Amino acid sequence: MNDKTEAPGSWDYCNNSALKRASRQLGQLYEEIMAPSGLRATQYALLTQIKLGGATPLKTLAEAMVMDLSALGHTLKPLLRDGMVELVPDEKDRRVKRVRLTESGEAKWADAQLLWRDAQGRFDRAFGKEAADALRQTMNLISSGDFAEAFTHAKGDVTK
Amino acid sequence: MNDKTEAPGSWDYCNNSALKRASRQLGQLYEEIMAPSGLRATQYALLTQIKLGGATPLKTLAEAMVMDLSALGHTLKPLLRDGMVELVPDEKDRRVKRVRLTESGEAKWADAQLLWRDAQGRFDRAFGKEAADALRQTMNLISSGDFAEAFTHAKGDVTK
DNA sequence: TGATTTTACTGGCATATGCCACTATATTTG
DNA sequence: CAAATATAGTGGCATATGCCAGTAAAATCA
Repeated sequence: MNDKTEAPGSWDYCNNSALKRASRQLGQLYEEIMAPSGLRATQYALLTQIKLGGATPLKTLAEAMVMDLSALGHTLKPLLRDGMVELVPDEKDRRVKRVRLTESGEAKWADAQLLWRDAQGRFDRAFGKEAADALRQTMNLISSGDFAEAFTHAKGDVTK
Repeated sequence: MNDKTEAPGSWDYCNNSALKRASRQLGQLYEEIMAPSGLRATQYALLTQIKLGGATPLKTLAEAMVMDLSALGHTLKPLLRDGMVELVPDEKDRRVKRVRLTESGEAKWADAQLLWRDAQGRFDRAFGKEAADALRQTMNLISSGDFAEAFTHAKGDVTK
């Protein structure tokens, strides 16, 4: 008799664990659908963001993705290597490099976009479209600088 | 004039991107508070789970964490190296290895737990305790096998 | 019971992320 | 303007995760 009755886990108490676990699960689900495109879910998200923002400075992109600048750099490597994106120096400020989609990148994105719609559609059906909209809003709140601010300034442990 | 007006991003449309981004942000916030303990948030979550479940087979732990078995193995390496946990062979089934906390691990966990309470307290204050409870429930739903089932069997793209 | 299949783990390889140190530019100051 | 400081990226190192190809041991089948 395997404990099908789901023993309690850290995710029942810890907000961070719960979010991470759900993120892994959802990532797997999207990833599985997107696989045929040859793009990882994160890469697709990155391409989408670059497509939306045009030639974007790395710093700006990193902030938008709520990602460390160096992490962004690392994550872009495979995409650069595969010619999906390219870096162009900013003319005004020579410290700045902007990322933009190449033609290959645009094409690949268009392909992947079809698969993404599939995954997104499945989520909306399984979770409910309204609920999904609300979920994204909640996630975006947590991702906001205002929230980080509130978290950081909140007094912590209030046990007892 | 920097576009403070937050241009739209993939997270406004994609559930997965939104969840990942929030997960990165929240991870950073918890991580910053937990840092003094010398444990990463994920490691703390793992220790907590092992503490809750006792000597647990790797497979079982991986499933509970919604994590790939090999990923779990990799993630456990630093904790094994630092003597926080140890592997003990299962007596009945020689294929199985169980993980359990060492004394050091128990002690470290107790330390980290104080910091975790701080982070958790901040979240509850910034986000609202009720809302946090609901959030965890939602995350646990997404992490459930039932949800994966529903997602997988749902027809995807319905772009007409 | 011996061959086949399934199950639990390990190790190698690749991407995802973060921190820190260092370099090249800008910007601010004295 | 020259020196000090701040900003944008890069590269190295470490953890987080996943996939795939073994390996060993248990369960099933013929």
